[in-house]
Amino acid sequence: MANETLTGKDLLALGFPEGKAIGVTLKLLQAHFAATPLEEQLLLLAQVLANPAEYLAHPVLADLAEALTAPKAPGIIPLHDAPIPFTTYGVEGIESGAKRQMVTAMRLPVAVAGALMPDAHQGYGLPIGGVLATRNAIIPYAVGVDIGCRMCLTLYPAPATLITEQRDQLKKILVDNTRFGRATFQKPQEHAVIDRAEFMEIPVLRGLKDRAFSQLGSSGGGNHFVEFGAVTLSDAQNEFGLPVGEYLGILSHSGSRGLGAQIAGHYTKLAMAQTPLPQEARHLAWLDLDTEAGQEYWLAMNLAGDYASACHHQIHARLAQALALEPLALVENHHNFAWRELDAQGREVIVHRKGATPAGLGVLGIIPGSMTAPGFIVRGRGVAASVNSASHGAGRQMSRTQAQNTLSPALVQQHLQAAGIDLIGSGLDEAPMAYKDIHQVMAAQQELVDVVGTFTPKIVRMCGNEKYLEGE
DNA sequence: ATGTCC
Repeated sequence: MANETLTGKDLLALGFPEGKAIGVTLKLLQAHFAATPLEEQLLLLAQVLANPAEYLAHPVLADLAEALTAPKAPGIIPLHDAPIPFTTYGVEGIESGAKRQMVTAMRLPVAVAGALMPDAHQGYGLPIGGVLATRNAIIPYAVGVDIGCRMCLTLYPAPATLITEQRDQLKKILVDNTRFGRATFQKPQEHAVIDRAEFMEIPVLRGLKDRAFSQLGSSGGGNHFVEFGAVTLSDAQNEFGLPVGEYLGILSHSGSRGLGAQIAGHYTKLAMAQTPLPQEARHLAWLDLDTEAGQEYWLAMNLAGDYASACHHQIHARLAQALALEPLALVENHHNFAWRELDAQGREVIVHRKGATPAGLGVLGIIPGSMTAPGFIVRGRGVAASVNSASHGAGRQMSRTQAQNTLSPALVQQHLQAAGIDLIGSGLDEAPMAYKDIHQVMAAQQELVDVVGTFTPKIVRMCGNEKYLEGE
């Protein structure tokens, strides 16, 4: 009978450091211990881990012992031994990889505070759903690859029943006035953000301006969407001065397209060269804000954020014009970004939110659910333990691969039909059942935000074949 | 997330 094999995860659980030792061990186990019972393998590995120096001359285990005892390469900036304590919300629903990444982030010498949101999952460097405050340091991969990925919601002076009454017209309006992924508008609308001086003043941005213009007003791929839905305002004291009740709404989720991705890649490379870190923390490399590179990234990041905002505004403006309606209210927020904020002691810190909604006292934001579950208009309660943050959505419960392998178009179609949702585009990896229950996620963070209202999707457009889920 | 590999 074939022996079970240990995985990298098992080794991490045993206390192995991330990095070379794990790869060495997996190879070694396969070559020499394939027939050894698991318990014996674990016992042996624990012994080597406890006293690697004793195995440096061992005929089989020497490579592992060496990997475990190798002195840190010169110039590598050491992490603190103990992480700064941080609060995790909804800890029972969060995968171990995300927690481990957050612990590593809290060992950075520049870290001063942090928190993990209930929709967290593993990413590059900081987990998605990670919040990290630093002292005078900006970490490109703690902002994320899609700089300024954000939400925008507009409310209209029309009943939400308009959607069921004019479904086909609204579907056409959505298809005609949005572009996703590679598709862009033939004639983008002008916007002041394209004339910003940073495009000329920062060398790396010069080459990014033309494509930024060509992608203006478009949406991204993956989990990005534009949808018509029903807004239910439930808080009579809402900031919009609107009566409680139902409204027609448009909700969009998108980021800074190629512009932000290029900026993120460029400055992450610079950061990794300037602040080399141990293997498990290498993607958390930072730029000192007093350096030229740090200043440049800060300006470029803010430009990408404004660009992402401009794209959302154009999306909503096109749709509003097609509807021949003026919006009554607009709510928007970045959820991949960094801000200068004051900590509880009144000191200035750099707060990175990578898949986290700003939730300072009185700050409005949007936390989307899924295609078949409501999203929430929220008002932050300014809880210090969360570093003034909340989740940026429900979070995945299935990986993209897992969703592709276990779901079928027919199953998703059935689910959408039961919920009364029209879907244009998308792929199986974005199916609603690939996401956690938003109500559980909201319950895990009820102390962080108050609910002002909800947004229930009705007609959803995402990147992909327009005919998908229409009987093809 | 991303002219989905400079």
